[in-house]
Amino acid sequence: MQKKTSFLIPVPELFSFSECLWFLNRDFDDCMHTIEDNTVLKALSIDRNLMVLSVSEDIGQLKVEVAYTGNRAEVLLAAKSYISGWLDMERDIQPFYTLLQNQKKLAYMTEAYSGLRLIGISDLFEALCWSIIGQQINLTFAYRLKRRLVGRFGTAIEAGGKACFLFPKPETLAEADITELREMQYSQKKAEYLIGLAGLFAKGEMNKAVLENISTFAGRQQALTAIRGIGIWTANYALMKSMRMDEAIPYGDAGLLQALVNHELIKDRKDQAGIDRLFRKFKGWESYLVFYLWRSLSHKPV
DNA sequence: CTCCAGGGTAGTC
DNA sequence: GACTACCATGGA
Repeated sequence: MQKKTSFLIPVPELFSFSECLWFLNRDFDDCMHTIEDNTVLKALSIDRNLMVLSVSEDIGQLKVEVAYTGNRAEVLLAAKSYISGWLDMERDIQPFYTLLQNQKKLAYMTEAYSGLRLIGISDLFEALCWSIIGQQINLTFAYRLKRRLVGRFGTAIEAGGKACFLFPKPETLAEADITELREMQYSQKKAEYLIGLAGLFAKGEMNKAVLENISTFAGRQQALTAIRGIGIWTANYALMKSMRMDEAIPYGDAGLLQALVNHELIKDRKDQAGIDRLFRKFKGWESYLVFYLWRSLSHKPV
């Protein structure tokens, strides 16, 4: 990683790097990036180019420094495209803010979380693994499980004295031993789900292109839920975070329901009619609403 | 000790 | 299609 380059990305309207950074850094210990001094470090492997991005803010622009191996032109292109997609920088979110302002109980979000973007997980395999790991356990534990998996099967890359990790490759995880995952405190079922999923990706039976070739939202949901361990919640989570499908709502999500109750938007967790009524008002921005409601679960430090 | 956490599956009716 | 038991494990 001797080679270095850097560039700037102009920041769009209603974009706040510090809000995005805060979400990335909230209360948890995510092993897929490192944050220090208002700078986020992230390792990537794109088309055989290896890179570590260092992203910070510099007077209305994002300053991106890249340490890499590989082709410079390809790295620049890939890095720009990755960050823009990761932080959802090319979307005009004003229409969403207008919808929020029409809701008495949610209008405060346009000020409180102003400029927060839906942080994505570009790698579909990673997004699916992460959502399987997170099923039915608290997030603190889920992040710990992910860290163990990535530490054991992922690739560590040194950057500025800090270790950044690439998520494990499907081929690697497909060969993993269930007992080894059990020792990392994965349940028997989750170990089976993850290794099975890795096998599908390794064989090319599932990947982003496969989903992109399916034209309808429902069709993509079906393709995902056909996989063992992936139910409707996991499918929608991945469609939201990786495929960036605006209409994806992770129904039944414990955090989402909690946030809806907190805001007194529904009577109780079973009030599906109330949930539908609300989301109907956010056509095209459903996933953004979910994301902002998740954001509301972690209160801002003073 | 109990209840819950950013669920899913398999079985039953 | 809806309801139910069961899975598994740490946190509060």
